[in-house]
Amino acid sequence: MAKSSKIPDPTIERLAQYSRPLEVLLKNGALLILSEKLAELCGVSPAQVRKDLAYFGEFGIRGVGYDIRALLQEIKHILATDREWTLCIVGMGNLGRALVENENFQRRGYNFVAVFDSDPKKIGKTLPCGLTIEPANKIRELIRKLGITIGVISTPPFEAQRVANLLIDSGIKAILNFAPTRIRTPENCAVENVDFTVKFENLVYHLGKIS
Amino acid sequence: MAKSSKIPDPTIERLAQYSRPLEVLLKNGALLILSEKLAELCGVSPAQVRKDLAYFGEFGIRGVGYDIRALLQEIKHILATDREWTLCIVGMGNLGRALVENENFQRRGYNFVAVFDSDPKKIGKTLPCGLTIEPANKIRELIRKLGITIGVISTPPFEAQRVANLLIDSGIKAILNFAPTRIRTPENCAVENVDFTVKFENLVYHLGKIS
DNA sequence: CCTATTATGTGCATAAATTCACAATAAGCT
DNA sequence: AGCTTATTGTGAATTTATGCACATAATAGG
Repeated sequence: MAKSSKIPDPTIERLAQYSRPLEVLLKNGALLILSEKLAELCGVSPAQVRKDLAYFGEFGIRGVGYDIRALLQEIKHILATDREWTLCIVGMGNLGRALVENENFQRRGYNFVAVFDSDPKKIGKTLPCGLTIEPANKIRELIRKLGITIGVISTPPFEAQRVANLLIDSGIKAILNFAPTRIRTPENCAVENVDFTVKFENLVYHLGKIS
Repeated sequence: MAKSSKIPDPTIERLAQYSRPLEVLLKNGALLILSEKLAELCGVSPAQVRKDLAYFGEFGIRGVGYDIRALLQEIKHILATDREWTLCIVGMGNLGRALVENENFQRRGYNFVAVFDSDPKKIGKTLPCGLTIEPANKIRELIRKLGITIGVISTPPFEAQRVANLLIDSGIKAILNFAPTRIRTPENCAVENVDFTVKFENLVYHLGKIS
């Protein structure tokens, strides 16, 4: 069974990546997959795939491969993506709106149930998805009432930490931050920072070395 | 001077992160920063900051710290973000539009000069930023004519690889992919994949361990 | 001009992550 | 049943990345 030793962080990241092609394969009716094939689809080594999975149990059949449906289910269970999660988002700029309307989230069980902004011109407007933009001073109340556990921040950078504090104070246990600034959270609140511009700079660094 | 040994990938990623608080500090009129302070602002160790910088030269003054303006300039030069870059984006859904309008990019010298989509209903429309949505069959022509070096993909996942091939074929040397699928590129074309849903799954994994 | 103080730069030790290489085991075939 | 083939699961070796601890160098103050 599952080993209780500490799981490397990169392993968790990769598990999520493995699930993408597996979903496609399952939909296409494939039944089996080899570590070698999955590795190739995800750009990692076959040994890496096997080791990542082995942290959590023995999901394969030696000499045969992995049952796609069963493997996907195991991964979803490990990642806890086999449940529904309720989220809110703060900051209804272009990015915030794009995130709320993005169907990839709904499809994976991430349900936005409240959206906030502090701009009076935006408050009260109803979005195509059906949600109405609420004022920031209702954050606390709605998080509690709707049992929201995950918060998304898509405000300008200078407001991000303040919003984060408010979310944490209201009982949020995980934050996804799209503002291009690092935010701090206490031990009991997980945070992931997604900074596009950093990705650009990675690219440009490699470009710069060539041209 | 700069050491020619191989630079760790995480170092490049962190250099970009260092530049964020440095820009803010510079704007606020601060002159000096210690590795300890910068480390704290970025959530890494002071030794890490010094080592990262030391890969490229000696930018600090012993006993004193780092001159913020000079350091920022050095980092930008290393990352090649001290030049202007021209980009195009393919896939004008909600996310694509949010990216094009995002002022963080313009401000950092990433200039979108062409946007594409294959949906006839979208083609020909002009966006608030002034660009007109072009049909996919003009990708090759416009990339060459405008000297575009970086391509952004924000199409649905099943189209992403096809679009990538088209971009590569037209001479693009770097791709930022927002579609939740891995795309492949040849050696001479760098690629960064940004998959939000993977980040969600990281968060949820940690949440799942608690509740 | 010398000494005390401070914070960088770096060789070395440690820790983390990846890959290798092979034992273990399941299935198919005779 | 026994033998062959194929692919997983995993301990050990390797590679990569991080942290430590101190030598180095710059400044300030007497």
